[in-house]
Amino acid sequence: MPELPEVEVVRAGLERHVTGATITSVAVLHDRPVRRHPGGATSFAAALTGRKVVGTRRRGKYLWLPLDNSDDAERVSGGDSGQQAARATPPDTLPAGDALLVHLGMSGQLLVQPPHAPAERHLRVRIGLDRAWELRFVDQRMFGGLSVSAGGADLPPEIAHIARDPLDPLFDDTEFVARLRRRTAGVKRLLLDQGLISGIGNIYADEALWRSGLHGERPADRLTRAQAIELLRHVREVMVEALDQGGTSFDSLYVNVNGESGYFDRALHAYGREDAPCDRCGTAIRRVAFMNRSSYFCPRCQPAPRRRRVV
DNA sequence: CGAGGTACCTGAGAGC
DNA sequence: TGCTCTCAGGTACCTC
Repeated sequence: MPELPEVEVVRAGLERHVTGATITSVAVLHDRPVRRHPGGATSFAAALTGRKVVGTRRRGKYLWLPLDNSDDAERVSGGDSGQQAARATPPDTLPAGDALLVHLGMSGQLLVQPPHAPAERHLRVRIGLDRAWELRFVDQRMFGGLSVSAGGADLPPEIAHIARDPLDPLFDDTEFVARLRRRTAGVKRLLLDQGLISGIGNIYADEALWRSGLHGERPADRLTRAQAIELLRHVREVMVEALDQGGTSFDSLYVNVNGESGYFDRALHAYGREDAPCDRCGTAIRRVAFMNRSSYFCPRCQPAPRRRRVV
């Protein structure tokens, strides 16, 4: 389940192995992963073929590969008439470059493989490159997906609503703390709100809350400023630790997001530890249902909030 | 606008 | 053995 650190490890791997490569072929083996691309698989393949990958970018759990603006390639538009839109663009306003936008969802992987390597069980999209390897999108559950974003090189408009992530140098701590403390929802729900802060998933939310001694259902507007700042600090701490562990196992061509990333080896204090003793106080970790998933917490270190008084 | 709920999707594993 | 059920969860979309 890739969260920010895993996606960043993938981005770094792609930066090394894919930047500068030209896409020579695209094979979409399942429609669902390209469902967000207007025009579907055929349009997706046409929009990519012949384009050159000129970089790698990430915001939260999204990553995108800016493409060159080669005139040979079919220009992408927001709608279904790409060529007309391209010609309608005034010549003095060169459109921002397009980008291949990627979300790994729950089980997505981007692999760099030799073309002759056997197909993975859940191989969905193959992207041939003018290299000794190709890019593969493998995704069992297909919550993830790929699309070509028109003019999305700098920031794809499809993800304009996604907030900056806490490792972004332009992330505004003060603004985040203020916005968080204006909300009445439980603090875990808000950590998972990608429009408020991006990159955090269920696992890192639980870990950051455990480190902060905060229960996930604590209303955000009941946090002190100091508590909110401390929570943000712990979010960053958990992510950086994960990044440090994941970053070392990616020397090979194999760019992975599950297993080898060190993700599951990492010492987790709360997530997945139901009934195990809390590493701080020894109390049994509890699991409760939350938003169609699970929350893990120490009932002693992270006491449940009292019910808000009905006014 | 915010809060909170649900559909989407597949396969592993449990229980019978 | 084979069936059914539950669970994993990020995001878009829905209602209130």
